[in-house]
Amino acid sequence: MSRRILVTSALPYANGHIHLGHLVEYLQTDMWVRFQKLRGNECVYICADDTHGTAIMIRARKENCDESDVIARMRKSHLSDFNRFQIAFDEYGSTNSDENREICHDIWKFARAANLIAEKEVEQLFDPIAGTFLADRFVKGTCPFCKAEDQYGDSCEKCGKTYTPKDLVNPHSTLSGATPELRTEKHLFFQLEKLHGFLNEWTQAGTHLQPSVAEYLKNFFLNEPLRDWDISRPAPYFGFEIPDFPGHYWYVWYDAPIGYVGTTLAWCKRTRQSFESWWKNSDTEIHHFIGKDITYFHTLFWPAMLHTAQYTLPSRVHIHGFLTVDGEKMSKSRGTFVQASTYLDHLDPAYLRYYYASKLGNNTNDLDLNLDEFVAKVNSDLVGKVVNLASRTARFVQTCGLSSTYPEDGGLFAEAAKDSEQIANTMEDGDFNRAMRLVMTAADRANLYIDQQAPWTLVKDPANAKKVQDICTVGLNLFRQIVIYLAPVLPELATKVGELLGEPIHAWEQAQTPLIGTPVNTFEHLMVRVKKEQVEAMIEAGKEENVVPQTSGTSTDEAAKTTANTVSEALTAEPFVEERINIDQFGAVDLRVAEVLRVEEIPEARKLLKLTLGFGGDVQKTVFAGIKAAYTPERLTGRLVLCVVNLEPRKMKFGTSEGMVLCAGTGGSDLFVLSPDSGAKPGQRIH
RNA sequence: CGCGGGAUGGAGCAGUCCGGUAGCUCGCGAGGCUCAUAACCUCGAGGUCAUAGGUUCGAAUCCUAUUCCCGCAACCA
Repeated sequence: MSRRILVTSALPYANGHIHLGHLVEYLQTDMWVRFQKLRGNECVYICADDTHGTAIMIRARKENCDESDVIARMRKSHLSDFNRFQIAFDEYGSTNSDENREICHDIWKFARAANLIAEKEVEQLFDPIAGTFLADRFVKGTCPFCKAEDQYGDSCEKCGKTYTPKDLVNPHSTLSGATPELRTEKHLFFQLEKLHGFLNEWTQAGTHLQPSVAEYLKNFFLNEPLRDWDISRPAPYFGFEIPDFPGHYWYVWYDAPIGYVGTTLAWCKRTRQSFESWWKNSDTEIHHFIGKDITYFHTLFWPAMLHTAQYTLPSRVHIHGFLTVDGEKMSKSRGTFVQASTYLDHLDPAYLRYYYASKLGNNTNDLDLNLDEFVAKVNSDLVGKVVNLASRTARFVQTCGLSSTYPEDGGLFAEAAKDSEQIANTMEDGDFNRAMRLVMTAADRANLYIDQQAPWTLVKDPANAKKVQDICTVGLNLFRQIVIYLAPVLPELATKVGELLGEPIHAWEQAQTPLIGTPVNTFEHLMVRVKKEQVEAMIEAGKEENVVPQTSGTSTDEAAKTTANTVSEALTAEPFVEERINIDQFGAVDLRVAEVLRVEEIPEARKLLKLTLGFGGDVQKTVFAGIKAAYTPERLTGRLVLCVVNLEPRKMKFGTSEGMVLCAGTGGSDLFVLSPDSGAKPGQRIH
């Protein structure tokens, strides 16, 4: 019985390029969709660019063009990346489309009718120069709690406290530098609490969500009244204007998930399908693939909106973790923040498709791209095991083709045919790692068979011709089964093998019947080994592509120059601060030469050393410096260092720190204490 | 006590729900083969399953406590 399945991936934002992290999601979804199609299900894969919001508006302004130009450019880039990674959408739309507007209006009608929309006044910071309201991340200022400077509008990176932008001391707009004004505006709110009962049931019952996700929602959101969701933004805003609230626009997160529906509508129009049969039909399964960061929107607001507007609810929301590279967060300065196009400049997309598949499970764990393992896995599994099967047999049957009846093989083909359902089940569940392991076990059996039969020995005697043909017929059929099972992951390999053996691979069931009596085309390498150097080259390129001129005054020539030497690394990690200060502000910082009198180790402290600094005479200060990893007490004692002496004293776990010792470096063990030239005296001020 | 995930031979992971001889891939050592892209096959070394208690005939698995890592905390997948 064929199922009707609609699948989506989260919509990439039209303000950035696709990178390896995004691909965890798109590749996983694509493999799942291809699997469903191979199984004979009616399956459609929907995605779109997410185009609305402040960020796009700001970018268009900066580049002095229209939002539609930004969107069009990014769309082209996204489509190219997806295409080259063999991610095959049935429809790739845009949230900025007529169809999406239509659905937004439709769902809105229901929300209004259900009396779920409330109007409230909201205080928000307004940039009078840029003429726009400021989202939290566009405001910076001094943390109201710990007085750390240059913190974002929502939380302090230094002390970790959260607050609202209007709490900031000395706030300024990152757009224009202007001091924001506090303005009051009307906003519309979606009263989610009114659907609390429905959401309790929907999230906790059935298999809509992975158990850990359901648990998370229960403990974190559903155990208290659900907050109202602010879904409007006053002009100027790039998005759809709210029909019954002129001058206000839907917040980007309202129309983004609706993009799934709007894009389906566009696809239905193009292919003359019935829209109702996809989004107003309980027989249709809807599967969303998303990252864990947007769980909240897809498991609470989105079902609430669909429920209200009487659309089909998702059958399942598949939530995955993030990508780490060599165990750490992707990092621009380390070069591990690799864009899709950079990867493709150096490596075959099949490698990444397989590698991700071999690591993906039905869980929200982060997936680690271990670069050494990547090389080892691709080479030993794909080249050494799978492709090698064809490589070591095809040549022997180049002229005679496959045997006309399927030979005795000791039950090997039947065994792999029987694996079909188990592999299919693991793929259905999204446990691609298990599926890959099962497939590799089948490849091991096939390699062992060829080893034992040793056709290369038999072939020396022409009397064994038939026997050799039979052995290779078995070998190639076992190989073909494996490639069928791998087809969702490696579509290009499946196509090539279809051509090699004269029959296209198009259905999962083909693994049940051996190919016999067909000619075998000239064998060519189906996949080449990956070299460590290629991966290294990609990482190097990743470092360079992220060196961008940080200040508008930097000419491209200068930027290019700095990429050539090591200075760029430091500058990439920490670009020049754009904001200028005047001489008075600099003068406010009291820098002094100090002598390190004593250094005490604090055994319990992980990072801190306790320094006692002398400024001449009896004047001393105690400073806790986070340099334990880089310096031993012996190396510091007696040295002259530079110290900020008028810094607000800071209470720390082991005492109060009364100043700060100046260091260069990125932290940890990469730290270098600064010293004055010889002749300087403790207590001297630095100008 | 904010929430969640994790800790298993050198590396990455499975096994944990439903206790019963500790498994896979890579790497390492020895041998075999020479058809194959330094590929393939066989054998071997290497783990007190984070720690401490408890339940049990029996615990990686169940219970309790502790330690350490990582992610998230509501417009970065």
